[in-house]
Amino acid sequence: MSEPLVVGLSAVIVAVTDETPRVLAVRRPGAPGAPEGWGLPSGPLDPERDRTLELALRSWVRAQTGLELGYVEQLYTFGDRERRTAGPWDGPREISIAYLALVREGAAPGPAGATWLDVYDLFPWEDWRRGGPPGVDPVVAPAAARGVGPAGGPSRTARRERADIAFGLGGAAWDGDRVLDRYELLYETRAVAEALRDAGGGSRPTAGTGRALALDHRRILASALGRLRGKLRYRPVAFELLPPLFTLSQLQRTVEALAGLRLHQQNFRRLVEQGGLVEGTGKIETRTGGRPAELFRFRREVLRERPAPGVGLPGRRRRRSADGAA
Amino acid sequence: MSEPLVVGLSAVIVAVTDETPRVLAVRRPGAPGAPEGWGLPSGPLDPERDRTLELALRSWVRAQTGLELGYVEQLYTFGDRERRTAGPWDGPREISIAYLALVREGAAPGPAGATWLDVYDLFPWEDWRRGGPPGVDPVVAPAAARGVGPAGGPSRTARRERADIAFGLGGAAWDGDRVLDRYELLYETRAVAEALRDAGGGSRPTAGTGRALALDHRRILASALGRLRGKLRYRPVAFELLPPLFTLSQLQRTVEALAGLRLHQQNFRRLVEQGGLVEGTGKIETRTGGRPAELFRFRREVLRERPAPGVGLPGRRRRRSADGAA
DNA sequence: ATCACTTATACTCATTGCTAACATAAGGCG
DNA sequence: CGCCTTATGTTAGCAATGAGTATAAGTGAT
Repeated sequence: MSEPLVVGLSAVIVAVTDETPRVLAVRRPGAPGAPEGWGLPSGPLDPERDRTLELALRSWVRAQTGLELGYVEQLYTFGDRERRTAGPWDGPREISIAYLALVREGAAPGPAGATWLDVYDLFPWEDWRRGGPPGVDPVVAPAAARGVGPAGGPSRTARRERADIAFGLGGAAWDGDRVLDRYELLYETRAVAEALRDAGGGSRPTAGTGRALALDHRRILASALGRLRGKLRYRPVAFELLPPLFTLSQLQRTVEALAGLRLHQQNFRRLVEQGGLVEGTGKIETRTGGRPAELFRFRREVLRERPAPGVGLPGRRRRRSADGAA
Repeated sequence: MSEPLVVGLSAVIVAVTDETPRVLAVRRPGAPGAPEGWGLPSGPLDPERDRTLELALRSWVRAQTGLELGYVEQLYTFGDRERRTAGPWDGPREISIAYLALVREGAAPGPAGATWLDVYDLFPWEDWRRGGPPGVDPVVAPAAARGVGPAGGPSRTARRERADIAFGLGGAAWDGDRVLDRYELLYETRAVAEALRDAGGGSRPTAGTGRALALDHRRILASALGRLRGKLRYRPVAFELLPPLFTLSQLQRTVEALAGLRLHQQNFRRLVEQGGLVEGTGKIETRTGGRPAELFRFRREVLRERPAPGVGLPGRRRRRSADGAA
């Protein structure tokens, strides 16, 4: 019942600065030859000291990066044998309990060895704010749809179907939440660097598939982004990333950054304002250019008024025109 | 980094039979004096044999109960020190990775020592299909709202606020998904049997707070029910619990059983039919009484047509009449 | 000072989705 | 044969959404 097993905690710490979602990365020790040394902050669970898993996480994140985490939520527990990198290596099996944490912009970058990475450098195909990412859509989606099995075989057909759903091909709608599905398809079809690394193969990753992280950390991050996008819809998580007072544009840009979408400004305003999510303070923010904006704050009372308060995002309704001729 | 830690897997295996959601429970070994011996099926992770966590789960569930699981989804990882029962006991810290599995009704109950428990025997306050559960609402909700701290103190006020939101008191709306919130409030206020047991206290649990399970298994089940209710909205999970062919009434009763709510029949029908979730086969089910019903099947194509296909449930919109005078 | 430009905010309108009621169909049963 | 039960079909009204148009209030250039 208790074999050699190591339990660790990983943290996906997200902030949004300058309309860019960022994730905190640390340089991984070990793996000295590898050119890519970045990974998620990880730490042990000390059963002696930490009463709960979440406290353990907060404690070593504080020690390791100086950050005091606010919003923290458990994400997923990763424990597949293939987690470890590169081929058959017989160290102890490692299980990692991943957490998602949100911090306000301007949080200190912490000690040396930690940086904020642009999330969309790791997932270029997820950012649709300026239309489909240039050059990515025509490359990445087909890469995910092409199979590794025999052409025309059942596994190929099934993967094709999955790719259509994940990437919104062949009449399917794009669902922003399916970040993990998309990454996993790219991994399975050996389009991303990690897949080649783990297989020990020497070929080059498909262009436009973003930069890699250590171990399965990009997969963990994909889970986190998908979860976060989903949660935007029904929990007021966006406010965890903003200062106490903010303009509606700031709020909208933050949501857009996470969702990877542009939103209709007037409707967004109506939704959050009439939805009771925010309330105006009288104060005025003197903007860089244009008319000054009112400063708003989050209305906590909305939690008792509405069952699932979140910002309005498209993609939960039927496709506008489903001319799905594959 | 590796202290005495045991990693186990727990399974919340859910079926719906006769309009009743049921969960598979096994008699717990050990705890010989305790009157309540039921708990969730649990098993080890064998790092040698099982390539992934999910495979490990399927494998020992098969061995232990004879069930071949279909739909399986990871739920949450529980690792608080307080998991273990009854006071300071210094065995190894145990971490449990909980999974939710759905099986079709009529699945064999498996070998001796396993039964299906009615979920609402464990959470009577969650079943609103016949109006508020008789006698429960006036008792349970106040129990959750009363505090253990000093009266009027900040912790009391905060708990009151949480109770209002969780139980839909004081003008707040009832949110079916907040199963865990409600159970945790009842635990914190020592209303449920487990809280008294874990504290070693001798008093009696509040009437109407349902039967207990071993360890933190009722908490795990609360997570599962909440997750399942949420998922009904945007994933076609209900079909995992039904035979391949079913009438719309069967489908509705299954959904109602899980949601703990009565639904408007005509609207439900329109939503699933026009929503493309089901398609009629020509076949007719000769019912017990009344007009025979057509048999339907799940339309898999809906997955590519709609981003988040699920059955319509109330509770995602604004409260009908928000006359929230506490 | 005024104009062009930028951003914020307000209002309108059509469409879609949801609620709830009404109406009809098709069996079993006394 | 009429009544009960359950299934199925239709429609009006309202709420939420998506998208367009208009106005307000600043900044900086001419």
